[in-house]
Amino acid sequence: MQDPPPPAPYGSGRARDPVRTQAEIIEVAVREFADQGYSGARVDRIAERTRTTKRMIYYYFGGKEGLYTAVLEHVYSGIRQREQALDVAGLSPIDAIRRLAELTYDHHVAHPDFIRLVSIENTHRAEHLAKSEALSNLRMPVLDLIAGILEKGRADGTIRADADAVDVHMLVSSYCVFAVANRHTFATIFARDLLDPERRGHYRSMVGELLVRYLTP
Amino acid sequence: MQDPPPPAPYGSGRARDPVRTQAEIIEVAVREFADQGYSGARVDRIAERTRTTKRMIYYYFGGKEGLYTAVLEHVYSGIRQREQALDVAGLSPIDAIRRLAELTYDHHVAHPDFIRLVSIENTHRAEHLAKSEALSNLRMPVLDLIAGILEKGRADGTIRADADAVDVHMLVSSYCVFAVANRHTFATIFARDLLDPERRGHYRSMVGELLVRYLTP
DNA sequence: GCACTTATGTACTAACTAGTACGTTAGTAA
DNA sequence: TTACTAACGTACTAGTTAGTACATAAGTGC
Repeated sequence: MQDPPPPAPYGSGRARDPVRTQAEIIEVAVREFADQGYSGARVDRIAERTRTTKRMIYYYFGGKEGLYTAVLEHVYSGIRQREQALDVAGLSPIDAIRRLAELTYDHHVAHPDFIRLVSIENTHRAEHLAKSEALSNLRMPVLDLIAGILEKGRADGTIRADADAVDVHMLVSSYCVFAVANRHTFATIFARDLLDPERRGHYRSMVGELLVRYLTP
Repeated sequence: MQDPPPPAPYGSGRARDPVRTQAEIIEVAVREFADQGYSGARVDRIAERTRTTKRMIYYYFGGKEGLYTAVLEHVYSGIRQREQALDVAGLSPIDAIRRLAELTYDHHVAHPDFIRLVSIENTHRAEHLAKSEALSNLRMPVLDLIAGILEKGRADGTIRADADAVDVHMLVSSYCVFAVANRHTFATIFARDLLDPERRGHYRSMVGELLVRYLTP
C-alpha cells in the first residue's frame, strides 16, 4: 500500500496528437544533440524525456540521423524567420551596419543551442546539411539585407567601394559565433567569460564598432 | 600451403620502445578525435591504426578519457611552443599587430586539427581542459606579446588608449577560428569556401586590416 | 644466468545502443 | 457497427564498444 498507482499523466489512455508528438520529440532532440553532439546523443534518452516512446522517433523520423537532420532543419528555419524580421529601415548605411551587427550579437547570445548545433555539424563536415534538400539550397535573408545596405552606402560614399556582402556577414558571424561557441575553452585559458552579463554591453558595441571602422572608406 | 606465414612487420619479435609507442598512439588519436569528436572516436580504431594494441592505450593513458586529455595537452603544448617563436621585434606597433594577425591566420589554417579539437572540447564545455592541471593553468605566451605591443603603441599614440590585450586576442582568434571551424556549413549555405587557396591572400590581409583599423585611435 | 620490472599481446566480457517485430488502440469513413 | 488506417506502446535483438584478465617477452641489475 505504499505503492499507489501512478496517476495517468495526461488524461486516460493515449492522447493521439501527431503534431504535438513530433514537436515534442524535436524540442527534446534539439537539447540532446546540442548538449551531447551527434554521436554522444542517445535516442533512448531523447525518448525518455518525451511523453512518447522511442518507437515514435523511428515512426516519424526514420532513425537517429533523420531526427538529427530534422533538428538542423528546425533550428535553421528558426534563424531564417528571425532574420526576415530584422529591421534597419530608415537608418544610414553605417548605422544600419552597426545595428545589424549588434542585433546579430544579441541573437546569437540568446540562441546558444543553434550555435552549438552548427559547431557540431561542422565537426561532421556539414554532411547532413549537404544531404538535406530543405537546407543546402537555403539562402539566408540576411545576405540580401547586407547587400542592400552596402549598395546604398557605396552610392552615397559612406561605405568603401570594395565591400562584399558575404565577407561582411562572415565578419559579423565570426565574432558572434566565437563568443558563444568557444566560450568554455576561452574562459578556462584566459579567465574571461565572454558572455558575462556585465561585459555584454562592451562586447555588443565592440562588434558594431569593428564593422563600422572596417567599412568606412 | 596457400597460407604463407605473414612476415613479421617490424623486425623479429616485439620492438620495445615506450616513447615511440606513446607518441604513435597520440599521433593517431589526434586524428581520430579531431575527425570524429570525443564520443564518435573509437578506441579500437585508434589501436588498429598504430603498430601496437588497445592494451597499450589503457596501459599508458588509462582509458579513452585519459587519452583524449593527453591529446588536448599535446596539441595545446604545440601551439604554445609556436606562439613563443612569434617574432614581431623591430616593427611599429601597428605593423606588429598586422603581422601578428596574419601569422595567426596562417597558423590556424595550417593546423585545422587543433581548431577542430578546440571546437569539440567546447561542445563538451571544456570539462577535460578544466580537469587537466597541465592545461587549466596554461597562460598563452601570445597574450604577453600583444600586451607589449599595445603598451608601446599607447605610449607613442599609434594605438588607442582603451585597447585590451585579451580582447585583441579574441578578435584575432574569432576571425581565424571561424574560417577553419565553420568552413563546412558556411560553404554549404553561402557557396564560398573560406579556405579556398585563391582567396587566402584576401582573407589573410583582411584580418590584419580589421585589427589595425580597430586599434587606430 | 637469475630475479625482477616494464612493456606488450591475446582473448574475452559486461554493458550499452540503434533499430525492429509485433501487438494494440484511437479516430474515421462507409 | 464495422472495416480500415494512422498513431502508439512493449519487449526484444544484433551488433558494437570501452574496458579487463591473463599470459609472456624484453630489458635491467646483480
